[in-house]
Formats: sequence, structure tokens, C-alpha cells
Amino acid sequence: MKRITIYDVAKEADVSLATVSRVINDSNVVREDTKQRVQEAIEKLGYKPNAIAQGLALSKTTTVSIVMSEKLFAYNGKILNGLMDVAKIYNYNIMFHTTSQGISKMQDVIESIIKSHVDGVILFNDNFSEDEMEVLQEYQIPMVVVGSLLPETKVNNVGNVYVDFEKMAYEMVNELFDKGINDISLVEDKLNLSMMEQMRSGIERAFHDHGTEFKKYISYDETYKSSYNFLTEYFKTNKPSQFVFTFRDSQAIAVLNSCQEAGYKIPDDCQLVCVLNNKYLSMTRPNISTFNIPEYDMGAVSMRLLTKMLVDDESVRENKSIELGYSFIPKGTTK
Amino acid sequence: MKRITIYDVAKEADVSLATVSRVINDSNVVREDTKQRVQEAIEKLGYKPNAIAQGLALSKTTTVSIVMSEKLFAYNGKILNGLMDVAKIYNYNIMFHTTSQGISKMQDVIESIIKSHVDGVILFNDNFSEDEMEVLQEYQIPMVVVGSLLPETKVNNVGNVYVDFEKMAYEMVNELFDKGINDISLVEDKLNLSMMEQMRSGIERAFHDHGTEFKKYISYDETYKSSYNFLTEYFKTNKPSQFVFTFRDSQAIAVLNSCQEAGYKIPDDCQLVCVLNNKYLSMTRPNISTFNIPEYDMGAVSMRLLTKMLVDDESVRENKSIELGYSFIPKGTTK
DNA sequence: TTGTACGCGTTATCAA
DNA sequence: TTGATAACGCGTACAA
Repeated sequence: MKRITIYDVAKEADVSLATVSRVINDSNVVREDTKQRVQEAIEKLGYKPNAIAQGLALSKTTTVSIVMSEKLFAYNGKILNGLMDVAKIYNYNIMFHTTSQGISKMQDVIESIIKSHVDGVILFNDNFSEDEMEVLQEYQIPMVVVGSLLPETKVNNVGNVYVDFEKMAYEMVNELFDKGINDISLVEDKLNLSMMEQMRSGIERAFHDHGTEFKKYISYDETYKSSYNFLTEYFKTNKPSQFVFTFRDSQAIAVLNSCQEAGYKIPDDCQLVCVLNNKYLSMTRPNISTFNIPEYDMGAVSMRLLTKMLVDDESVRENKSIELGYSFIPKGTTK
Repeated sequence: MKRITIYDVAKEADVSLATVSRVINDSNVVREDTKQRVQEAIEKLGYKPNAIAQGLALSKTTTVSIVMSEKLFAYNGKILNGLMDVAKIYNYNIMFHTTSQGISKMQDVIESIIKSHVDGVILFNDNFSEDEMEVLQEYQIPMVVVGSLLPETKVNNVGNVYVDFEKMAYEMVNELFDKGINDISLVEDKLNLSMMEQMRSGIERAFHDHGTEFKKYISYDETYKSSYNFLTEYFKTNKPSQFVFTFRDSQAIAVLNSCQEAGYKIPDDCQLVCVLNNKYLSMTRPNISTFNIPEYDMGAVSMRLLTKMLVDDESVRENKSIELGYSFIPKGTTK
């Protein structure tokens, strides 16, 4: 079955292809009755414009690339939801790229982004180096980074939608100090290293403000099982900290389970917070305290920012950096 | 910055664009020294072929569409991983489409698939009607459906990679009957309705084989919270079934928590199985028994099947339906 | 208001 | 072995 082209429609409606093109693109110079005829022909033949040919003619694909690490997207469902919903509203197609250590290096992803001539790119944090961003920049591909605050960089003109994890950690630790709590741990999340870095630096700043030094940055393997095993062993000879920051659900649950099984009471012996919120935190006993990070909005705002940059870069030249708020959700693991 | 085209390379290497094209596409008729010259020019200018133009010229985009419902992809991470890895190997780009009730109806997704001229489509179950598949079929777009067994349909020539949930349920229930257990419930999962249908029919068949009738197909709202609340209320006046099938982690955990809190012992008073396995099932006490569904393989096999269909449909004409195995993983909620 | 003709960047066919 | 040139399907100046 041959695909219907604009020529077929033109012949059917007995006009030139230019006229058909005008009808498709809502030009208002077409006379009403010919417009009618053309639309009937389109309907009759079931014509759909070829986006590839349009892309070539216009040098515009109405497609944006989303890049995230293979391990992350199970956790970033809501961000992805936000991205997809807004992309749908603006009629953008999504090219989806994942990166992982072995099979798909960022290098290949960049290569395919450039070849595909997508109109813009959305990058998740922890996925790329500055060099890699510069490559994209050379090709003038509009770009927004979603996740945490982008460090000062020579790569300019990049959109950034973020939550200020540094501030979040800083404020929380200050409050803890006010309550007399100073034995605080931060459990590393290898999937979100840039966010970890910011939280750590916020905590360090708070410690420093109180004339002391933060030492309990805990780093071990990334799976629930190994975390759980590590901690179970650890708690045989060590007491838990007064307060533990974790980033993801599974880390928090590992702490909760191992700690409770070692005979410690939560939140009495050890308070616990998990930064990223999801339903699993409500399935434990007690429920795990967390933050309300506006994940869906992070996606939605990022995509909206990108579309603005695509339509008219000037209009957003000065405010490509958008901070989103957060709030603490106390549950059963803090007091 | 103007993008480098094949013309620029031709001029730089002092050959015609035809020759450049031959070098790019590994034609073996090019003399070695000119090939050298061209490659140097490509290198020097940083030329990358424009995939859009290639797509137009070849009527082939090396892009495949993946369609899944917005709510599902948080659960289908592993399938997606399998899909992406294999796509990467065969150098296919991925167009990612999500469907949801409001914003992006399947109709729009189909429209954009057709316009994009992707080479093939991978559909997740529960995402489309037979009519919608027929539309894709009309446009001759190769298609594979991943998830559960496709029912007999007039839409032919569709790939299908599946796990036989009907058999799984049937076998398990038979074993239960052998052990004298006949009070069995199946909790509906609204996110995976076609799989539910198959499990239900497997259970019904087993009941029928034993001369009785299956009645405990339980259906309520889909979130953890509402499930938990429903069950908590339910167990105030009702005993749990001897054996409960759930599909997703949150449903299983809702049963586990509410049941235990109502004073029932698991697995003594009530046995529990969750079909889809993930790490959260190991975070509960006791750990929840489950099945090993080869999710990653489902994705990988699907994509490989699709690429085969794209390259040479004849070679796979007779075996487009691929069943993958499963196995039971007993943990603490069964005995 | 409509049509003609060129350009978008490739591949492929044919001559040379 | 190489080079012109016609497609691929569309948008758009420009002409009519």
C-alpha cells in the first residue's frame, strides 16, 4: 500500500500541492470552497503529512530528546510524566535515550541526538559531563537540565529546573542542632550523585556554622539487599546515629528494617528521613518521614521551559534557571 | 553555526557528493586513497549525516515507537531496559509514547506514529483496542505486542512476546487444591487488565476441573492507600481467604499489612503471592512469595523480534509468537 | 487566491 | 571508480 502524499491529495482535489500545503498549515489565504475541496480529499484519501519530509523542509523536527540513565527512570516516573504531558500539549514527539555504563555511553547518545536533528534536549542530572554538554552546545541544540542546581559553568545558555537540595539539607540540620541533635548521617545514593553532593555541602555548611565538622557521609553498595546486609552487620557493634538522611525509598527501608531488627526504636533511638517521597514510604511501620519534592512539576516546567526556548529564545534569555520549592512531610520516623 | 552537509565534505575532499555518500555507506567501489581523503574531510569538518534526510531518501527512519500507559512505566522499568538495550545494539532510535486517560489518547499516539514514519512499533498490553491495531496494520507498520498472550484476532501478522499467565494461575490453583486449599482470592490489578483476565480464566478453569466455581475475584480502587483502607475495614468483619493472588507489589503489601494488623498470621491464616517480583517484596516481614517473570527478557526478545521483522519479515513469518517461561519463588508468605 | 519551481540533505540510478 | 541527476515529500518565495 503506497502511502498517500501531498501530490495525491492535490490531484484528487484538482489543485496544486502548494494549495494543499496551505490548507494543512492553516494559511488563511485559501478560498473557502477550495479549502473545503482539499479537506474532503484529505479525508477521503486518509492523508497524513510525512513528518520526515516536513522536518527536512523546515529544518525542524518537533521532536525533543530526553536523556536519562537506565537505572534512574524507575525512580523518575513522575518527572517523566510531567515531561510527557507537556510535550503532548505542545505536540512534540519524544526521542528517548538511556545511558548505562556498558552498552550505551553518553557519547553514542550525543551522536544520535545530533544525527536525529531534534529541536531540543532534556538532560537528567548525573548523566553527562561538562564536555558532553559543550558538544551539544556547539551544535546549538537548546538544552535544559532537570534535577539539581547546575554548577557555575562555562557552558552557558542552558536551562535548569531544580530543587535546592543544599538549602534543604542546611535548613534541616540547623533545626536539628537547635533541638540538640548533632549526631547526623547522610547515606550516599549513587544514582543521584550531584544531588548527594549538594546535600552533603548543605550539611557541611550547617556543621561549620556550628563550629564543628560533618563526618558521617556513609557510602556503600547501592542495592537494598547489600545495604540491608551491611547495616545489619554494622548495628551489631555500632549504635545508629541520632538522625539519618537517606535519599531513596530502598535506602530508607534498609535503615528502618536493619535498625529495628537490631533492637533500636525508631524514631526514639534513631530518626530517619527519606528525601524522595513515594508510596512505599507509607507501607512501612512506622511510615517514613520525607520531603515533598515536586517531581511532576519538575518535568512539566522543564518541558515548558524548553518549548519556550525553542519558540523564542530571547524571551527567556535572562531566566532560564527555575527553582522549585519543597516541603517537609513529617511522618512516623521523626519527632 | 551552519550544520555541515555532505556537500561541504565533498567540496573539502574535492570529490562529488555521490562519492561521499558511498564512503559513508561503506560502499566497496571507492578507491582507497579517495576514501582516505573523504574520511579525513569528514573528520576535519565534524560531519554527521542528517538522519532526517536519510529517512526521506530511504523511506526508513531506523526509529521504532514504544507505546505504554503513563501509569505502567514505573512498573515496567525492566522491560524498558530490555527494549532499550537491544534497540541500542541494532542502532534503532526510540520514539516514546505514553497514553493516559485524559491528555493523550491512543488515537493521538497512532496519529503521531503514522506521521513520524517509524519503522516499527512495540505495544504494551492493555493499551489499545483491536480497532487501533488495525489502523497500524493498514499502514503496514510492523508491530509486536509485549505482555500477555494476544487473543485470536483478525489482526494478523503481529508479533507477540508473552508469559502464559493463564497456565501459571491454572497450575498454581491445581496445586493448591491438591493441598486441600480451595478458598482462593484474586485481587484485580486495573493497570494490567489483560493479564488479570488470563489469570482469572486460569483459576476458573482449575476450579471447574474440580467441579466447583471461582467466585472471589476482588476488585477495588487501585492505589495502595485505598486498598489498605478497604481491606482494613473488610477484615474487621471478614476472615481473609486461605490464599490470595495479587499482581503488583503495592497490592500485596496492602494485603499483608492490613491482614497482619487485623491480627491474622501470614502465612498461617492466609497465604499470599504477588505475581510481579521486585525488591520491595523483600522489604516486608515476612518477604512476599512471588514469581520470576523474565521482564528484561520480555523487552529484549520483543525488540529483537521486531528488528527481525523489519529486516526480513519472511524469516519470522511463522513464529512471531514467543512464549517466555516463569518460575515460582517461594518466600515467607506461602508454605 | 493559486500555481511554478526551488531547496532541504540524502541515496540510488545511470553514464562516463 | 567517479560524477550528474533524479527521486524522497514537503514548505515557500515568487510569479501569475
